[in-house]
Amino acid sequence: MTLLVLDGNSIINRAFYGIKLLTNKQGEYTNAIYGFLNMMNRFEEMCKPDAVCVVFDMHAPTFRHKMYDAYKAGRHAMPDELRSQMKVLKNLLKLLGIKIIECEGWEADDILGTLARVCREKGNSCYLATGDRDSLQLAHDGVKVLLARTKSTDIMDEKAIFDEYGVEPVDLIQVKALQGDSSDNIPGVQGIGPKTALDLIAKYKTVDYIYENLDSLDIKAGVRSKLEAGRDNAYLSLKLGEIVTDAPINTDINEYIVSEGDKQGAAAEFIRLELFSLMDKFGLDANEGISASVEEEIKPRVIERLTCVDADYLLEKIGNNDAYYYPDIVENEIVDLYFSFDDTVIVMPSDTPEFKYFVRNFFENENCKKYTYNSKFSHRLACKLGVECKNICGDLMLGAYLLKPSDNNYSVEHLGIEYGVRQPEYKNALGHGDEKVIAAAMIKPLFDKTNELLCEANQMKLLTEIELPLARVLAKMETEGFCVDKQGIEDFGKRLSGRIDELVKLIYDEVGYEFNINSPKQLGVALFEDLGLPAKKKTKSGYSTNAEVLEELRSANPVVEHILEYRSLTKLKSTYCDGLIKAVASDGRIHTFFNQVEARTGRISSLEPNLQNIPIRTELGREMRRFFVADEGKVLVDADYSQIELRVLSDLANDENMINAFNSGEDIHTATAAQVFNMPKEFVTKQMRSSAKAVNFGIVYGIGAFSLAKDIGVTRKQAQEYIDSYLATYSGVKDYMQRVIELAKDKGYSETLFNRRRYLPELNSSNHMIKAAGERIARNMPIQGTAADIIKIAMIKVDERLSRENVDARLILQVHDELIVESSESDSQRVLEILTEEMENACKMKVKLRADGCIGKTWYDAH
DNA sequence: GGCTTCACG
DNA sequence: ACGTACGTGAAGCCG
Repeated sequence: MTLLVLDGNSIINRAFYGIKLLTNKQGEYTNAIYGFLNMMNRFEEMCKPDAVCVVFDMHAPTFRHKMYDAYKAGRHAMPDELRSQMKVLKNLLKLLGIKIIECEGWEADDILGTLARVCREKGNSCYLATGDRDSLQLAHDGVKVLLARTKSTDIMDEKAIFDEYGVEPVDLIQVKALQGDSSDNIPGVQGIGPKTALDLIAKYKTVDYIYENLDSLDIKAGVRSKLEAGRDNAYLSLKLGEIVTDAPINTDINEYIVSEGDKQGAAAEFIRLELFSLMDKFGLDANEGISASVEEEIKPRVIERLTCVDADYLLEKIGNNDAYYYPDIVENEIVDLYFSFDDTVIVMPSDTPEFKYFVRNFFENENCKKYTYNSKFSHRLACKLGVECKNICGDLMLGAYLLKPSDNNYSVEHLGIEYGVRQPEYKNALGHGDEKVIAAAMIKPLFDKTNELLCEANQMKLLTEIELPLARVLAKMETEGFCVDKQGIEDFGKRLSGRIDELVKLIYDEVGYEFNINSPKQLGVALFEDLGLPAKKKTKSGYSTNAEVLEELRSANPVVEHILEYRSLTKLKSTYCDGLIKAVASDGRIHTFFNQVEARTGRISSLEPNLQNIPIRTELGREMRRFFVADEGKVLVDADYSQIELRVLSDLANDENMINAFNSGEDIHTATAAQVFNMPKEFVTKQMRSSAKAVNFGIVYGIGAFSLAKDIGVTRKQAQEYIDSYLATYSGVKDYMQRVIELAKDKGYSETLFNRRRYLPELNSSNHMIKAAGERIARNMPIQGTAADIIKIAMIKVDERLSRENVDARLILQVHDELIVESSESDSQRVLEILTEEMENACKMKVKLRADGCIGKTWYDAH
């Protein structure tokens, strides 16, 4: 038999400090529970135990001489965020059928030791899972320690321990007697550290032997005198350091065989905690938990699946009623539509001849209100068929995103768990359920829940007036695509390759051998070991070799310059040349995909490929934009907002000073410099303007003096003076920044002008760093988010104007504060007017919005 | 799959 | 005492 014993306090501490704070909707912390159970799972996989138990200490750390890792690291009490999770975890373990051992007056270590001893005596094998190296002394025969490190878990047996320390596990007690352990209040011998202690024990085995033969042993005089002075402490430490093995606990291994537990209770608890991913791992069914936690609905709904064989029948059945449907998507295209009715789901397959006929009639029927999931795909299909998908009134995915923008799984299955909607019962002829049928049947009940919550949160307008119409605009943009000069990119790539080859040769030559320059690890060794350059920064896994570090070493060795150039060229080659060529469709255009539910601030993101990060900051990179072109006979009309985030800030903060600066058309950075440095703007130098610009940026991001100092190359003190002086100038901003954090703490979220929310449990963290990060997010989100809202509105209005005025022009790309329209040459002037006008009038605020536009044949020329 | 680096706003 | 600005996506390395 195999027994797995977990050192509960040690493992939950590792979990708590190793995983960022997580909460459920009620704000209960869950990260330690999540981490603990995942680790427990991993341990079970590693040792396949027949029985499992978890040992906890019984007292608060302040009463004990030894405790958790966190305590050892110098923290004093268990933070509340962790304390609250202890009870919940213990209860959950019980529900999972796992026994807990707590024993008044005995430490977890003692209980571990006792179980280890009994297993050894009875010939059972035993794994002790802990993050604490103290337990290593127990490894012996069938007893092994699973040592949980931050990255991995190591199995420590006698051999592994001997390899690492050079002594047998039990000898670690002797080592500790000499070395001591301040966190354990084990004094050890004053002046003897880990190195000396290990050496001594490796040679002489025991403290006894050392003291009995102290005079005759080959020991340095200094060490010998320390040993002499510390004799009593050494023997005292020997006693303190040995783990007891006779705690009064049940040592029958059969007692700890994992029982059935309370599956329903456990499932309900996982759902309450929103730890859905763990349910699978513990073999729990989501439905079990829901029926236990939501009392309503005792009988499962039963669904029948029908395949549509007559399009007219289905059209008639839908008629002008509200339609709820779920699209099945394969490779970014709708394949089948699943229509849900009371107790049937009717499937309209795309591979039947009537499909297009059906879709045209269904989509174009504006009397029929449509409720669906991921409506952008419906609009894409409509574009493809040259029709419009009219009267979409709900999109479950978009609604769920507004309710919980920090989530990263909006699948119907997850939403069902999240909002307590039970899956209906359904089996097809093959005997297994069809998740699309189930999803379709769940759409309506899910809408009932999410719509109610959206109304409560005052977010219905945001959904119906911004996100829903935007989905249609995005679908059109994706369908349209951006024309590229594929040949041009290929030629550019070849030019880059030529230079890259030269650089590789140079670098190998300068370093003295060949290696993989793309490997930060190998590069680090080459630079900082073989060439002996000074290593400035470290990362988790070695030397940092990023551009900032290399930049400082530029003058130290010519190879650095070559590596920097190599880096920038290979980036251009692989990400942009190779990457973009792969993405050119058969129509010669690149059709990016916009993700409307990713960014937690409300921005949209672009992927496969990402067209929102095409180079511009360096001249060579900017060349890429020459290959983004307008089709024959067309031009690109491009406009971008001027300082939209700062303008938004001045409005949100109602800062008269800043608003006036903007409204009088001044250059904001120069105006800021003039005010901060207290001089007429004619006297503002380039340097001063650039510093002011950095401060303006910093303010938007939630500035710290350290980072600002680094960014503009002044002392930290000086940076702090800039900030203080800035906040004195723009006192409205100062007040606002304080207010917005208070408000976010109060409500639990930060929000934009258009009621977009971002929940911020971090604000209640006891970890200063996490809390500070939360405060920066609280300050930044309303600014970045409101700007995102505004450009979304502009996109909808621009799209509408372009249709209404019947110009030959279409929106093709958005890059956060920039919109690109492809237009016929003849309409381009009118289009430019429309574009800038709609962008500037997207939102009435105290401050005027400004958009600068330009026309060109390529993106390079138009921006 | 996590980490590092680097491209953009 | 510790680490250091907000938001993204892609490529390549490595365990």
